[in-house]
Amino acid sequence: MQTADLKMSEKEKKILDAAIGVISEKGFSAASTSEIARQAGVAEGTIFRYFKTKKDILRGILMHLGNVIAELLVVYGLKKILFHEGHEDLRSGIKGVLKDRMAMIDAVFPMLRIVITEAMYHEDIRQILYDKIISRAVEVFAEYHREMVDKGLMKGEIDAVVAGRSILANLVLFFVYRNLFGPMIELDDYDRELDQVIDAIMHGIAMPENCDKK
Amino acid sequence: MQTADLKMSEKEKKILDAAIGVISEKGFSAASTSEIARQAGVAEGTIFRYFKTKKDILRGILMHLGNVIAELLVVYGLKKILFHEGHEDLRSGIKGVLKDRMAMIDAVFPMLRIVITEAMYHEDIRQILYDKIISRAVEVFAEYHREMVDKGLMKGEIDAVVAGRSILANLVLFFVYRNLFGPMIELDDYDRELDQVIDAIMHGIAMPENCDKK
DNA sequence: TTGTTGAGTGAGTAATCACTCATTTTTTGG
DNA sequence: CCAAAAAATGAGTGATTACTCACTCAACAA
Repeated sequence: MQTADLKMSEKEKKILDAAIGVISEKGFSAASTSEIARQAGVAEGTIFRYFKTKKDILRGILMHLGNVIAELLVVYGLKKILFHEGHEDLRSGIKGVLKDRMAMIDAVFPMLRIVITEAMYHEDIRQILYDKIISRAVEVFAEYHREMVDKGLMKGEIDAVVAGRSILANLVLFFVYRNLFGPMIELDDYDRELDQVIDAIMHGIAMPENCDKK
Repeated sequence: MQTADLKMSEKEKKILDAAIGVISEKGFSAASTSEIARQAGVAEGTIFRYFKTKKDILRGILMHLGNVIAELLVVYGLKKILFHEGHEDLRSGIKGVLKDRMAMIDAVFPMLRIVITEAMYHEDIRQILYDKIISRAVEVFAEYHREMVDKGLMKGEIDAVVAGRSILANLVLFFVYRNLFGPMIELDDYDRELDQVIDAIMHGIAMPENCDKK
């Protein structure tokens, strides 16, 4: 995963990339500016020309994730997959999203890990995360949800937020289970498990009680 | 949330409680042993009589969560609620679990935050987490799942792991959304939203396509 | 009383931290 | 080609870190 913001010098990119690598490995507090500098191939002083404080590096990573990735991950990606790729029915739409998002998460995992960790501890980071990514994602999904409800493919009684969260939630835990706890579990076949996850998202884990609408 | 393991001196308990508080506030690396000592009301040297290194304090917290809380949180609680409290039908069973677990998560959130954060970065912590808590939770839920499938209340096609994960996933994101991002969102009515979450878990977010079994 | 023990202490230690700044190197404009 | 400006450097700074250890002192036994 490369950083590639527009107004950014070569050195700044190198520093940010190195920072993402080091911080994602050891956590923000345990990552030292000296190691980031070494990893980036610059002097320690150079870091502080581009980022006034260490915390500003973190903000830089957040902004980067917000600006570049969110655009790719949320707006462009979701819209394209949900609306324009010939997935008319809900199931293949969701399956497309999940598979695509799964690969995405893999690619941006270092950055995500940093942001998620820091968001758990600092309200200001949470606020940026919400403004830059979550609110936009909710917006896009709400549009999709409205459309699906109109088509009679999704339940109107369940709000967009809850529905979207259900998809995200299952996706995240699926990822965590496989990628973080994978080594200590004998894993099921990937596609089979993903199909079950989609079933759970779409139709739930309970037996359908009856067929007449309540 | 008090620590209360059996073989533990008064001082050790105080240190562990203080450590949970401080580490949960600032994260493991940013938490200093000097502050933990101050918070516990002991000398800094005393800490190292009970815990050889700072990382041993973390292990102490993990063990504490594993031994004392996991029993309460997962095994005892789940079994009681799922099997013995007159919730014969699936819906009220799940609702009971969710509400109960929600309050629990609130209570042990400081400890959970520490463990989750460190588990994201360290395989050894993840291994302990899996052995002490996750594997046990999976075991208990699998038993419940089998019973529910036999009764015709839960789908047999969806594995216990996927089903359990779906419940946990929705629960976790519901909690995160409300407790971490709550301040920056105008929140829906709690019970109404919880009902929707349960609906999503039980019957999914898609419209049921047809009524004949495939 | 005297001697022994061990929990508890807190000043001390070397290492490391984020950050600064005087200096050097590179780039730029005429 | 040169001087001015900008960028990059890395030794240096005070603060802080996890951890040590010589010590205190209350409790108990002889």
